[in-house]
Order: sequence, then structure tokens, then C-alpha cells
Amino acid sequence: MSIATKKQKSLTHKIQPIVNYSLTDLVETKLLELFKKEDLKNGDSIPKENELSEAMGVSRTVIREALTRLKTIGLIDSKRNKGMTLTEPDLLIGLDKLLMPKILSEETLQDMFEMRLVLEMGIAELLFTRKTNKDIKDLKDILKTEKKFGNVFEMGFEAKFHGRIYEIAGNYTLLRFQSMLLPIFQYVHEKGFKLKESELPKNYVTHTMIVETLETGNPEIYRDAMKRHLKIHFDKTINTRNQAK
Amino acid sequence: MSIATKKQKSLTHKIQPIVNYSLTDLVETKLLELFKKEDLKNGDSIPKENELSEAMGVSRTVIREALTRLKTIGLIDSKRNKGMTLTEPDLLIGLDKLLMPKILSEETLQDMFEMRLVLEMGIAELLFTRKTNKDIKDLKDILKTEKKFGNVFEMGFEAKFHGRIYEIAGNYTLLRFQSMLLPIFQYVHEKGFKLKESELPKNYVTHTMIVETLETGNPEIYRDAMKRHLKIHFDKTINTRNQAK
DNA sequence: GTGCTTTAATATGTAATACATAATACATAA
DNA sequence: TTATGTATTATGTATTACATATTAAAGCAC
Repeated sequence: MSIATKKQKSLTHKIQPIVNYSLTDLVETKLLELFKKEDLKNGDSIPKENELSEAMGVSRTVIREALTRLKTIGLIDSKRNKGMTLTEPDLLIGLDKLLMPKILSEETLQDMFEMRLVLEMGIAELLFTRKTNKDIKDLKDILKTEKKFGNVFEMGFEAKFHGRIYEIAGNYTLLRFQSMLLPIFQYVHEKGFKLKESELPKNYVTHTMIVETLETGNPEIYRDAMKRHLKIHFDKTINTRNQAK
Repeated sequence: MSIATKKQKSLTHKIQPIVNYSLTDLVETKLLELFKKEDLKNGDSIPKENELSEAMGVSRTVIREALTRLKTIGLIDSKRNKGMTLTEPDLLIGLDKLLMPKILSEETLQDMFEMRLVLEMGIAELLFTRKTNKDIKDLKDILKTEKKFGNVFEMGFEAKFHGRIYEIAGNYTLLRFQSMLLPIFQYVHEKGFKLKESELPKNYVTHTMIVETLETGNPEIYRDAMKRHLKIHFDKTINTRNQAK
């Protein structure tokens, strides 16, 4: 290696990669800064496109592209003639569009799979501070329908039952999050193996038992039941990831 | 009320509101359908803007706006001259831009606050199947720095400690999710009251104790410790919501 | 022929302009 | 007073042109 190349190499460490932000990028961050700086809140209206274009010295095209981004994440809302206003963004916006398993990596799918398990275990505390008699009654009604049909692994029942549980938690964002997780969960689950009812582990906990613990137990007992109910799923993801490493 | 207006009023019930999707809306869904139908996967390239414009019979402007949306949610990636390709979307994309407490409603903020609590309780299972000796060692190192400075409620420490715990869970999406939740958590926490160290509840569990349970305990014991550690937060959100109702 | 530089082609990025359209406010007539 | 018509306005859509970064081909030296 020549001295010249040596010098070059030592220099490369000091060179920072050039990031070439597009005008749209700059406008976007500028807008966000503005909102923050001006302490704008939900419902406040923002300047119209032409004004922004003029004020920032870029074409309306660029302004619109930046605005489109902000609309996409639900931060602003635009109406013909009315102009644009800041809105309460939906934190889970766009998530449903991304739930195409073919697009998401195995890694991410597995992450989501696990997240559902984590949530299911973690909400116990909320459930026991917020459950009402009606909640229990509704769950029991769901159980009746389940028994009528039989297959415990029918995803429709799974979704209905667990969805109703999340409702009890009284956390709307959480509820929606889990409902979006369900298709992924189903996909990951089915991609692996499918248990028949006869192959259930011996100490398998059914929905019926879960409702019981919810009615008469406490968070710890409930969680223990739920853990056993989800055991096959826990085993699965743990095995998958261990063997991946 | 005349007979005429009566008739009118009865009619208005039968009229469904017409929804006028913009061209961009239509193009967006059309594109998503196309991706799904053609079973495109990560890395596949999609037609260039001019081709799409011609094929769909709309201006490039509209195409670009639809594409901008998809870029915003991270579904596609564009490079000059190269064209555009489908990419593994980041499920949490845009979330950081939305973490402006002034924008989010109290309701949503509270939701996020609770979600962190839920996650913190729910990851116990994952932790105990994945923890390594190095993890424990790192946590203990963090404890040392904490002791050196003192204030248990310094948010920097909180973030560092709990962040390191999430790393153990080995779930990247979850890790990032919680790191985004932290600012909100901090905000909601500080907005309420701020405990001084002398006002801590009697059976308060410190970080040190949590590490102990993680090292020598089991999921149940760990969770019990974490629950007591977070007790003031649990109490807070439960009180807040109950009085809101 | 190989390795290098230069050049040309290409697809996205930006600009500018014009017009369409829906929502609002205002004016008007029954 | 009320329903209908009208003007205005700001976003939505279209068109055209050009800028720019990247790729790939062409050209050149060896």
C-alpha cells in the first residue's frame, strides 16, 4: 500500500457521507418545525399552498408533495376551498396498508407475532381494574356460540373472543392495534403448523377457563391461564427464533 | 309541517351520502391492488411514472401524489434514474413525526402511556427465554452509573435501563416501539405530578431489585417486581381514567 | 483485450402555468 | 324568511419543460 493510499484511507474516516436532502425533505421538516415552534394545536389552520410556496421560495409542486406526506401520516387535513388544518393523527395510520405478509420480512412478521403475545399477557392489570358484569356476560355469550360450532381454532372465534377482551381494557389505540395484528398473527400461525383439536397439549386452557379466571380470579391467575392458552404459540416463536440464531 | 316537507324528510333517510374519491385515492388503491394481484415482493421494481400515467390515463401529477403516499408509508422506494422498487416498510414509520404531545389528544396520550405499562409487564416471558449473562452484566453496569448520580427518576436513566431490558427481549420492532413511546410517557408523567425520592411508596421496587429478579427469578416474580416498580404509574392512569368517566 | 474516462441516455425531481371543482359566503327573488 | 342562484376561493388535476443524478454504453489509452 502506497503512502498516498494510506493517507487516503485514514482520511475516509473523517469524511461524513453526504446526504442530499431533496427540497421536499427540507420543506417537510421546515413545516414540522413551524408547527412545533408556533405551538399549533389540533384544529389550527395553516397557510395555504400558494403562501407557503411564496414564503419558502419553492414551487407549489414541492409544497404539495411535502403536504401530501403530512396528510399521509394524518397530521394535516385538507378541504377544498377551506384550506388545511392540523388534525389529531391516527398513530396506526397506514398500518393496514402494510399488512401484506409478502412484503414484510420474516423477522418483522415474527416481531408482530410476538407483540401480540406480549400484549395479551400484559393487559391483565387493566382488565381487572376495568371489567364490568356486562363484559363477562358478553364473553360468555361468545363462548356459547363457540361451543355450538366446535372448532376452537377457527380464527373468526379467536378474533371475536380476544377482541372482546381488549375492549375491556378500555384502550382504544390498543384495541385497534391488536385488531391489525390479527391477520399477521393468523398468517404466521398458519404458515407453521396447524394443530388439530385432538393434538392439544394436556393442560391446554380453553376460552371458557380464561373467562372464569377473569370473573373470579386476579391478574396473576388470569395471566397464568392466558399463558397456558397461548403456550403453543410461545413455544413456536421461541423455537423459530432460537433455531434462526 | 306540511305534507311536502314530511315527505322530504322521510326521503332524506333513504339517501346515502356519496363519497367522491379523488383521482389520487383511486390510483393509490389501484396500485395496492396491483401489487397484491401480481404478488410482488420486496425488491421487485414497478413501472415508471410515465408508464403508469399513460396506462391509467391520468396525469403524472396524480401518479406522483399517489406514489408519494406509498413512499411515505415506506412501501416503495425511489431512486433517480433507477426507478422505483417495493421495499420492506417500516411499520413504525412516521410515528416519530407524530410524537408532538400538543397534537395528540389526551385520550391517545393516555393510551400510549398505558401501552408502555402493558408491554413492560408482558415481555417477561420473552426476557426469561432470551436473557444472557452479558445482558445481566450490562444492566448492573447501568445500575452503577445510576447510583453514582442518585436521582432515580431522571428520565435519562429510566430510558437507558428500560431500553436495555427491551433489548433482551430480542424483538427489534418492539424495541423501537417502546423507544418512541418514551417521550410520550415522560410527557404524560411530568404533566401530572412528580414524586420526590422521599415520597416513594414503602414497597417501591428499584431498578436494582428488578435486575435481581431477572437474574435469579422467573417470569412471575419478575412481573411482580416490575408491577410494584410501576405502581405509581398504574395508579395514576387508572385514577385519571376513572375520574374522566 | 483490459482498464479507465467520457459521454449519452434515462427516470425521478422541480418549476411554472393553466384550468377544474367543490365549499363557502353573499346576493337575490319568491 | 327561506330556498335558490352566483361569485369567490383554495385545493385538485393537467400539461409542459427542464434539472439532476445515476446507469450504461461508447470511446480512448495502454
